[in-house]
Amino acid sequence: MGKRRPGTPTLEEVAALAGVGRGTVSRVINNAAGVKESTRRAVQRAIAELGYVPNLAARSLAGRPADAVALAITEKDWRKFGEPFFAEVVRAVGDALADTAVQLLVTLVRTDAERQRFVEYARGGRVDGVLLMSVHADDPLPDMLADAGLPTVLLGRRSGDERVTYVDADNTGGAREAVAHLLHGGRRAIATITGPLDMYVAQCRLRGYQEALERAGVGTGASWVAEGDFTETSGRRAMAEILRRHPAVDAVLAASDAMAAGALAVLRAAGRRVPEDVAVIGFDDFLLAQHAEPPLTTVRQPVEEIGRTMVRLLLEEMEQPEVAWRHVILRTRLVVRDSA
Amino acid sequence: MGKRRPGTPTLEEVAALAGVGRGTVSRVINNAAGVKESTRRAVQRAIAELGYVPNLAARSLAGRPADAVALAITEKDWRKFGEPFFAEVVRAVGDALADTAVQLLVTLVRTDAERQRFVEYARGGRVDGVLLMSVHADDPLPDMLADAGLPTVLLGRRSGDERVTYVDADNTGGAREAVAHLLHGGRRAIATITGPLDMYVAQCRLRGYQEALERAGVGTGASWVAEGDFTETSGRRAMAEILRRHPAVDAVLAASDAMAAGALAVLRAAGRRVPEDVAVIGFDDFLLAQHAEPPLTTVRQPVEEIGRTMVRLLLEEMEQPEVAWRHVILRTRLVVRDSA
DNA sequence: CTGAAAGCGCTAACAG
DNA sequence: CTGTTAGCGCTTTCAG
Repeated sequence: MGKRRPGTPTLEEVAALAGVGRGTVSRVINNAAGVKESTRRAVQRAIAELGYVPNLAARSLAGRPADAVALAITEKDWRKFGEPFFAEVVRAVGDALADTAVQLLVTLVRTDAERQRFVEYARGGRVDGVLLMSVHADDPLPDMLADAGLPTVLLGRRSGDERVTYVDADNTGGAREAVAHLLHGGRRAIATITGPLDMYVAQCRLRGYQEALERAGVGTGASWVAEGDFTETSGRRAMAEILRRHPAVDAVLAASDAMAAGALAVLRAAGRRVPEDVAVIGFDDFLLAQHAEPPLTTVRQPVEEIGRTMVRLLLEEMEQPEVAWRHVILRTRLVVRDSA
Repeated sequence: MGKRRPGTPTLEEVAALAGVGRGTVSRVINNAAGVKESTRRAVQRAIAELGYVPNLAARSLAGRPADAVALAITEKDWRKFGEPFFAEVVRAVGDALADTAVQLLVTLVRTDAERQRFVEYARGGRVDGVLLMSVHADDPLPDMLADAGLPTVLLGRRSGDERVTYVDADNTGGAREAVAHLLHGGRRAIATITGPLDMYVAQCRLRGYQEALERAGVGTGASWVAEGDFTETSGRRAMAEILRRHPAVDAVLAASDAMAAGALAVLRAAGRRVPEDVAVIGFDDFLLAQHAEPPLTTVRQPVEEIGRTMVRLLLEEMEQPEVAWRHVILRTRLVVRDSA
């Protein structure tokens, strides 16, 4: 038998106080049409007097949506949570849900145990849908959720033929455009600092870099590529390695803003002038803007639109369970700020 | 009448398949004692076969806890969410809950509408308790939750006589100790960059600064104090102002790590050597450590312990609804890294 | 327009 | 040890 938290009035008590039936109270709190204005008012007075708040468990048991969606951040290395991109996405998604009754719940999924717990939570019916970000290629979570029939939208994808609805930026195109810009500016010794290559987003940005060089007939090779993990520290390490291998490097494409910042610091410490001696292009510029670094050219991702689009797709799937997944790829924008 | 998401088996179907009663299945999934081993196995097989997952709404309606707690971040200015301290706290709380069945839900509460929505969510019975961080002095949320009988624990407090359970660091003592250290090192022209003074934590750190100077009989005044908002940008602005007012400043206590970083940058740009000419002390060192700045002396907050303690207090209040609130104030630690 | 009643899936007490 | 039963609070027909 269920026991109630004391002092939590029920719909039935409201009905009694207002002198109406339970159904009527239900109609009032759900803004259903077809209730006489005077009755509605009486009910509302009773609700206010008792400080009544609907029991959400009962409501969703009775078939109503949970009015909540989860944004799961699946990242073993939790340090990355502090990175501006994550915060920006959370903010963008929050904004997109601001005018709805849907509560956003951000959850961390770091370990297998947490993954398990989260799946039970989500499948248990406490959320109507799930947004996922920072998915690695081997993450089974999206499938677990989608297979359970839960509306699921990914930020980014795990591979070229993702079988779950996702929103992604045109990473290949963005990287290609950036490198084309460097080539156009006369640079020829162009290196790149990639993200973790078990993430598709990192593979795409690397591919864009390679394609641009190939198209221009400029040679490249593994020695011009250094792998990082999106963090500033890894950017420093990678930049140092590139400098060792190619002292004559004259441009660097970093797959993240933080890594660009790291590269910048190492180049300066090595006495290189940026962008005169070496041009640096990163993705986004949260960090650099925050630190008031001199404005660098960047590949800007449409974060606002990513958030809005993810929410739109999720709400649509919640309305009408789609049979097919949908894929949206948003264009990036090269923001040129230095001509050197 | 409730409609089910298709393909979601119920406990009843499991019972039917296993050839037992519903009660028995319930016992098995709740690991209750008193079930014959063979029966248990049969039930588990049925569960696996059907891919059964308990409906959490039904479970909590039947009186079981929701097995979820919310960590609400009440901050109008969402940029701050990206700050390392927030991420660290989220991580610490997550760690403290890692071995439990309790799901952590991080929520943003930025506007009044979001506050309202969150209160309904929490009071609706979807969480067993609430952790709050980044509360400003005039935030009514803690009272709204506590009045509703929801176990609530604050990180920090809104004033000297907070009427809700909280965990705080000894901010006054930490600031006092830091300034005493500076005085001991021979500094006399000591300025401070405070946090937003509508937050008690900022007031305490300012008070500690003032107390230390008074005790030492060193004069001070409003012109040595500049208010920031914990962000790096505000730290820059504040430092510039202090330099203008007191070119001879020889030490600065910044109420946050980010502001210390900002102050550092401005001092260097002004040609000051740190710490030889001017000593800088901040609280924590997430940012500085991340950026591999030269090691500065810092006032370290016990983030891990803060998270652990908050979780412990919350779980205790969930077990046995306390009549009284409890207050825990954790000691900070001065980490001395430069002798200059 | 409104009241009554069935049912959502689960737990816990009570019989056996 | 296990089946049965009575709710938990709400939504939603279905009558009136």
